[in-house]
Amino acid sequence: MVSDGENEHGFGGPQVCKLVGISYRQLDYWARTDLLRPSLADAQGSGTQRRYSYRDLVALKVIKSLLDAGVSLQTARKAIEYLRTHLGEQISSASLVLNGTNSVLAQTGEDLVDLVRQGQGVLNIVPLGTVVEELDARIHELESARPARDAGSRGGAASAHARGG
Amino acid sequence: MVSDGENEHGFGGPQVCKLVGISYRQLDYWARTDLLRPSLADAQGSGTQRRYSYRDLVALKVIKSLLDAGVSLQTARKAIEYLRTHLGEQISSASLVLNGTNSVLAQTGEDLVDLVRQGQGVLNIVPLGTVVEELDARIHELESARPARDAGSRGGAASAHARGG
DNA sequence: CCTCGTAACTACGGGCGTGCAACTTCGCGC
DNA sequence: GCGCGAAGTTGCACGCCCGTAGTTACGAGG
Repeated sequence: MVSDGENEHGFGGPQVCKLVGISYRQLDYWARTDLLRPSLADAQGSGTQRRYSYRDLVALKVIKSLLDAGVSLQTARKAIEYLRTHLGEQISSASLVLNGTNSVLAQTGEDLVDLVRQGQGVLNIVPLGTVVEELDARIHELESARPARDAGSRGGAASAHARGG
Repeated sequence: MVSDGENEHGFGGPQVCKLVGISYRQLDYWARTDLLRPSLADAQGSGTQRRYSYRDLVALKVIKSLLDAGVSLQTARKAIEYLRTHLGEQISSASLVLNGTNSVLAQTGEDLVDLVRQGQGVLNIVPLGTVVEELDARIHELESARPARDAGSRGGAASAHARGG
């Protein structure tokens, strides 16, 4: 057992599944097919472990949201590719907008409305704030469900959220 | 040959493919799997023909748009199910909005903006006006490319459009 | 009746997972 | 230090969905 070290060393595979709401095989599949690899530590064989960063979680959750909305994995792939290069920006208030071929981050509600008004073709809109909120809620949920063994060293969910936006 | 009777007797299979921009196999598959059957005349065996109405074309084009935007066929299925029961309403100015589980027709730009503002979860937005426009343009295109043999009996694209919205 | 245009049937392939069993590694008690 | 069990990863076989290719069957019209 590795003590569920979710703060200092990221999140482990099975943990991530509960957090994001996907099956382990799915997470595995995504890692194997390069959709999203754990950025802290990739698996190196049977006995090793994957370690996902908080940002990975956000990306993962975005993918999951896309899937739930009926978007194909291939499209999600492109979206995440874009998102990964733009993580670190003001995210909580922004929305990720896909038009099928391109991706854009709409930083303000105004931007978003503009996009919608001129909208040619189909738009897929992902409100990142909501995604991050749900993720953090889930993290707290699972964290408090466990007798926090290291009450001092935390800073996972809440501070991570601050980091995001 | 049935003289391409696209007005009085609807549109034939291969015709439809060119009009909406999909392969015949795809159209065939969609018909077989009940995604969208021709409403004027379904095939009755090898020797017969399918006949699609203008409305079918609109629905088909919506599906195609959804697919191009990366939406899964299953989701498109639900969307079309909804749309078919609501065709006949003011369409050209409306947008079809999917949130993954439900579908809504946003009749005005205002409605749409509202939806986007409160948007929880991912939204897929299909501007029907654009879809209809493109479809009509394509119809005219293909119609004028042929030496209109019955210049008097037309009224397919333009009047059909009027019918739609 | 014969040909042409369509629809139908039978593989076949790729994408996206799922389930199971095997394997590797870790950490613990001894 | 060592065996052991738990946790996590991996390989492989399998299944479903979404088509595609090619071939065959069929009906309508000349």
